[in-house]
Amino acid sequence: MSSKRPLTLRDVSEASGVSEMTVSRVLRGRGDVSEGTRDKVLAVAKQLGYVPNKIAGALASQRVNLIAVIIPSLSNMVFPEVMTGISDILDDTPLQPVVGVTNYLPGREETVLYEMLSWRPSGVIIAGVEHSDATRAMLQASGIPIVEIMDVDGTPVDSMVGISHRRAGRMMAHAIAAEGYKRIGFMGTKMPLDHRARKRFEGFTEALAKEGIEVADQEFYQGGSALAKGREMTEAMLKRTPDLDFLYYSNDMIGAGGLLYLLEKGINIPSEIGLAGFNGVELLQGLPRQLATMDACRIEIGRKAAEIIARRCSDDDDGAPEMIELSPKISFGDTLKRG
Amino acid sequence: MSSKRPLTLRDVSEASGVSEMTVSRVLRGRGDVSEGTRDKVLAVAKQLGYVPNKIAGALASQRVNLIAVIIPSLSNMVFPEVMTGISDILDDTPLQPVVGVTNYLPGREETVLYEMLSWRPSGVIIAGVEHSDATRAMLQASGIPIVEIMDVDGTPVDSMVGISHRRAGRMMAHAIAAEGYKRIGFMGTKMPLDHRARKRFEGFTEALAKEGIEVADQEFYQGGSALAKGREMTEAMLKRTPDLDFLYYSNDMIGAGGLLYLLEKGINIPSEIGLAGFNGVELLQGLPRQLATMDACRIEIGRKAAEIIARRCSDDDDGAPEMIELSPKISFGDTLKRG
DNA sequence: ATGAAAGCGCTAACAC
DNA sequence: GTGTTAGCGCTTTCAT
Repeated sequence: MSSKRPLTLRDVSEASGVSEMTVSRVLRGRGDVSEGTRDKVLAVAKQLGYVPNKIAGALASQRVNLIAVIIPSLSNMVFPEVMTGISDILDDTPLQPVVGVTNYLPGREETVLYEMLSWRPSGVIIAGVEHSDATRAMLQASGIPIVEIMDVDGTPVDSMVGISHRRAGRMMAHAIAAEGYKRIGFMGTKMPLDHRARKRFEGFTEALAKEGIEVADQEFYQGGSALAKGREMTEAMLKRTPDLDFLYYSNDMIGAGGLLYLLEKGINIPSEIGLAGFNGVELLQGLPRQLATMDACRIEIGRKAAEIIARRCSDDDDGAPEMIELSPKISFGDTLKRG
Repeated sequence: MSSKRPLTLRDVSEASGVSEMTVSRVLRGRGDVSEGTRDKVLAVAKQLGYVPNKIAGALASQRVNLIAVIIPSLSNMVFPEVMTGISDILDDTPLQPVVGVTNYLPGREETVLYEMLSWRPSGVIIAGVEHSDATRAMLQASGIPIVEIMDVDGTPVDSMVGISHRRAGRMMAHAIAAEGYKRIGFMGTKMPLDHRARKRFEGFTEALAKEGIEVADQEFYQGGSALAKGREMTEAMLKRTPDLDFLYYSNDMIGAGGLLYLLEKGINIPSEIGLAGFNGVELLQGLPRQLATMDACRIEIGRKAAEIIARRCSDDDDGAPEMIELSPKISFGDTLKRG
């Protein structure tokens, strides 16, 4: 049943009495092959259950239609969404995404990239713009198109698609200050792990400072269920600093946890306390109140990145790097006063 | 900066004055190489920025240390968790997982598998036991170890690791009936898309029938935000069938939506209405009440599957297929009466 | 429209 | 310890 040796082109060639070369042409739909031989070859290949060996094909043709996609995590719903955008576009090309996960560790990013490059992909899409020197060197030396995604606050190796998280933080700060909130608390992930969250925080505090406001309290977490963490941190923070009138969360999950907690406590939102998160995750739709948030343009980032890669991998390419900054929009929901 | 032609072993060989073969040995840490040449080669390779070509290596050695992992989706948190289990184990081996996503479409499953097999992976881990004939044929003919995961209600091609969803449905039915609930509503995904949800439902209704209970109302959804859907469906169902005293959801996300809705309405849980979901997702930890649920053993399934694959890929393998049925446990939480 | 020869970059197997 | 020789299974190129 399960033959030990996988079938080769040669097997199909012999079984059909057609040269390997012609079989190869048929199977790839290349060049002129008479209808007759075509059908015969196809029939034999199918009957035998032949599966082409891409290893050999890739080596011979020096072409590998794989795009390495390197992301920090799959558990954060942000990245599956980016993948969706990438697949949307690549599905119409011969290119295929292959995912590598770094767990936010620069060391793993390095190994994962090295591993992927050793398969000689046609391009790389990689999250973030901060990488170790070794990683940057490898990207640079690879000679293939690179697109750094999610974040545009930095200098790309090649192309770049994302939003400015610093600006996103500033925008939210302005929206909050404009509504007259003054005593502001911040909750988020431990910074060294997440550059984009850090930049949002920096932009946020910086813009508040210009309005003469300082973040009154802040807390950072790591690991665990984000929803539960949001609940716990919110409780702890309000116990510590009861006069806060706004809570800014670095992601929607902890924001949702905080929202649920405050609703239970019967606290009036947004008049007593306003809330905002970040990401625009689908989850929020089912919450009792719509959390104010900002869309990080995740699917669009995936699409644009894939489009750049597809163009750069095509024959007629000018080879020019592209830089695309998308604009996140605030949605006020029910947790941020308006007007 | 970005040289057009990638470096080859030969380049390293020439630059270091050592034969290609010895360079190859050094880079793979194989055979005896004198300390001196070792260091020299390593230095040169690093300095040049050489990245080995696995395509060529794989073709020559007839060995590809890739494990194809084929799953329906990345958006359903279940699968990233299975991936975590798989990575946990494979990280200690030379094997690497490569993910393919089918979007629950048998047709895509077929293409994805074909594509992956064409890279001649060392093994396949694939979700579910229902596959098209073509898919089964390919798996069979591949001659490599196959592990079907998540579900044990069916006949595997080779090895199998999972839980019995039918039994899981029955267990929940018994737990519910034991507490005296009688008017039971069911909400879940549209069945043809999700065999495991279907089996749980079948086991559930079957076990209830034995207790003389019939499902009083049911509704199925497709697409959209699960949390929001749970909310909407719950509202609609209670409007339609107000005397229900228990709601069984085919996943925790819609269950959570229902829970939030009922809490808002001020309905007493679990005395007025009991609730249960399925999966034991981390998200639930942050909810105001703990939803009753069942752990689907996702990480453990990933681990066990990877262990089987690792063993089967090792030299000393008896080649015997393994079948492992894990036992999901009910957690009653706060939404299912007890005793 | 089809075939023959050469070789992609590496490693297994065997010398030395 | 190190080098040499043959391929791995395809595709490219050029001939017919």
